[in-house]
Amino acid sequence: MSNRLTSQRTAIVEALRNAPGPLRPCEILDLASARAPTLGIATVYRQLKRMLEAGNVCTVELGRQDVRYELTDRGHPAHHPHFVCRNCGDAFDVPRSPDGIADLAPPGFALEDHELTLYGRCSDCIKANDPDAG
Amino acid sequence: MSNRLTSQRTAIVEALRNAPGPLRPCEILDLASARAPTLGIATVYRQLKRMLEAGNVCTVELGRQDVRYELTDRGHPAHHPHFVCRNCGDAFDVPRSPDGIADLAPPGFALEDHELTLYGRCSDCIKANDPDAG
DNA sequence: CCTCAATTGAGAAACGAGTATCATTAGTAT
DNA sequence: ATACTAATGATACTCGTTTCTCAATTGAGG
Repeated sequence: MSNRLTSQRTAIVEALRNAPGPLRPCEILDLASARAPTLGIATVYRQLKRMLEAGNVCTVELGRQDVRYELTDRGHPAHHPHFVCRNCGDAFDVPRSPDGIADLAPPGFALEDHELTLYGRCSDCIKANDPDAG
Repeated sequence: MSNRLTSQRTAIVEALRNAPGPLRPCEILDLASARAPTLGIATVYRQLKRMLEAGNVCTVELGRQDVRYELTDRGHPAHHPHFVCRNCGDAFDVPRSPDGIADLAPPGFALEDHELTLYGRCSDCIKANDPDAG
């Protein structure tokens, strides 16, 4: 009854699966619209909410009003770093975090989790030397 | 002519100086109101904007609709990590980042900067075992 | 002290992410 | 194939953050 296999859901999952890193809801809408042309933003949010509750996706908060989503089953540890290109804005997965993070918490503080974001330029933007390549 | 030394500006700077980490605009308003009782939120935003342009403060983006500000001259490297308490929500400075971050960028990518945020419980919340100590 | 422009405070307005509404569409079980 | 109900799409709405407006205030220099 719940979680029917709709073409919209498939399109959203495929968009996330084919991405090099976490996507914004509006990016998901753009990418998934190729497979599901009638897709609307409300459905993107609804599916993401369901997938979050089911544990199929997780959120990556990269800044003010910049929450992105990625599939949890991507072969990376739960809270791996991300690289954000300052030129095109795309986010890319980075496989693992450096050692020593556990030692950084101040004395008496309990570390539960961490988020590491790298900023710079992705290889495509560097190659193109283009102020708007992706 | 520009950047007059007003009591409001002084109160805002003092609030930032006495904080253990970056503050939200509304937190700055609360803290600085002790020194400048008539202070309004618009003035907080205006002063932060001026201080940003002057390079006196920098932003720390900790998530969706959670931008905090801290003085740049605090004895820490420019982009040191922060510890965010999941219980009280306060943010604390962490002196330095672990080694090896420069090696994490994917091949062909140019690393310019990074942001590392630790999540857990601050010592006050742990001591109090209180669901809302700060 | 006086002048003048920068600054302020209160509230309105803009803004953007996310949610709710509701008639319509379309999976799924039988 | 049919019926039932979850899911969808368009859009209005919510809600917190940030900016704008404008009259009143207040530093700073003369």
